[in-house]
Amino acid sequence: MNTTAATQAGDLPASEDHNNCRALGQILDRVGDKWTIMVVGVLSRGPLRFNQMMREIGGVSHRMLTLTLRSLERDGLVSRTAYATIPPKVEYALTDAGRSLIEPLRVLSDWAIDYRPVIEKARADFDTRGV
Amino acid sequence: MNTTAATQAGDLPASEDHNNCRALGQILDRVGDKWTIMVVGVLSRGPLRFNQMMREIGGVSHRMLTLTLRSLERDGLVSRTAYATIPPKVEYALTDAGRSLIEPLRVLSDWAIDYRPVIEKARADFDTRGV
DNA sequence: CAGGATCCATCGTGATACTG
DNA sequence: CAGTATCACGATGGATCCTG
Repeated sequence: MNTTAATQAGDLPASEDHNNCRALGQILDRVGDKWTIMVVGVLSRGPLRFNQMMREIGGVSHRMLTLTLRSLERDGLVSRTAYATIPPKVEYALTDAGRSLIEPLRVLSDWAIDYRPVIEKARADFDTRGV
Repeated sequence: MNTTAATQAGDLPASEDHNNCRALGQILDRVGDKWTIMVVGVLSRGPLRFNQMMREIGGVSHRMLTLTLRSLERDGLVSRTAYATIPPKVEYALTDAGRSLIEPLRVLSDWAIDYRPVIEKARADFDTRGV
């Protein structure tokens, strides 16, 4: 992922479009991640505790959920609230910034739902032709 | 991925959402890829040849561009037109499906541009607190 | 010029075990 | 229950060389 600072610094001042593409690329590398989407998805319905989330999402490993949540927390998209009780209880919730991501994601979601059949057909066709 | 309880309460509350999340996750794994975004971005301005694209995007390796384009072609989002001339000439362009992706991507792009400062600040704060 | 094939370093990922 | 640390493996990306 490290595009190396060298690339960034010495790079040509292309069009503005390019900067946008870059920005989008970087942000989307975090936000467009599979588990990130899932997490935002389930949290959009309300706060959840760690293991609840793990069960809800399904298929995510303990480790990846931890990493994803930490990353989201770092980016200020998810808040983490720990209660020093026994047993410990930690609640995760979307922040305002996190909630603002729901809409764009829903747009993309709609697209995905609309075009999934199209894509799957194209894929099948392609593979058939390929054979 | 309904923000609020938009879906009927008594009706498969989680499963539907989950299928959508899954669908979105899968599609986005391809479409949300860094180079995919870049390619759609540059192609949104018009057809391009292979090496042109490589120069335009910048920082993408020969290999990754090939793989990305193949994947996009397979999914029916990009068309590939080869001219049997010498030297060979191959033009890539967005298909209708590919063009339909521009809008959703732009929405996300706008979000990324809006929130990049916020995210970067949150990140800095987080790191500072962490130290 | 387009792009396939190969080699190799790296990183993400899951499984497991351990602490508060 | 929540979270961290370690390890081992497979996937991924980059560089390079080669062909039509």
